[in-house]
Amino acid sequence: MRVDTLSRTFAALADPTRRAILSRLAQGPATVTELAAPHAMTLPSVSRHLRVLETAGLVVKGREAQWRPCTLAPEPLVEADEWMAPYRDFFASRLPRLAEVLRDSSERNPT
Amino acid sequence: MRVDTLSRTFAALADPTRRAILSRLAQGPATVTELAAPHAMTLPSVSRHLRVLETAGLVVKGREAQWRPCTLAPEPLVEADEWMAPYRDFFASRLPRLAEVLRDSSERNPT
DNA sequence: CGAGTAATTGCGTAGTTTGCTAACTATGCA
DNA sequence: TGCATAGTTAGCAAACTACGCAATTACTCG
Repeated sequence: MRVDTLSRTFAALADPTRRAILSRLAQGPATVTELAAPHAMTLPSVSRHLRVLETAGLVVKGREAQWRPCTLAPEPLVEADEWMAPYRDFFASRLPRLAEVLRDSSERNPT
Repeated sequence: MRVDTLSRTFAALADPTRRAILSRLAQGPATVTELAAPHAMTLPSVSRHLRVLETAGLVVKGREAQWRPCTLAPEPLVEADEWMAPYRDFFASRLPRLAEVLRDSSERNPT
């Protein structure tokens, strides 16, 4: 079983349904049923996806009567973003050169 | 089986060994054996991790005699970064407010 | 209490991932 | 040709993942 936060975060993001849930939650809290609605999937399945997100710390579930309003939690995404930052710099410095290479090669071998 | 690029990218990132390989490659190309050295794992296992990274498009393997010099490939990480960007904005605008909420709640319910 | 809504849990199935060892391919060099 | 190095493939077991259906919990309201 994976223990470190970063691995759990990325694993949680490695699913289209879960990413869709997160982007929905970025617009505000929602209940499980609301989150499930757009997906061609049973409620239990969505509930489990939510549990993965919750375990990863990406979602926090509240309790209001029989509803569990879900909220987006920033920390793990911030951490993932921080992990990516050095690569962003890396690309920023190399991308112009890459563009140059692509331009040169397209001159020799036009698309 | 997952098909979309983003899912494959995040799945590839969801492993400490693979992330370590990427950060090593950010400093320049390396052979499979060189990449395997720091890890308490057999060479075949590392080779498989590399295949995951290659399938995700994060690593490109060359061919020089009996060596396969591996290079970091930017595109999938750029795409992952682009997926994250809106959340980055989201947090930037909400983090101060979140801090405020946390401060208020700690006044009512001190830790 | 009983009916209805919201959500989770149990269980079975199918497929994937990860690690190992052993065997194999490919290349270089004497 | 024969040996050493670099790396992959095959085969296996254990663990994990994703899904559906059925049952269960938790709560509201009449």
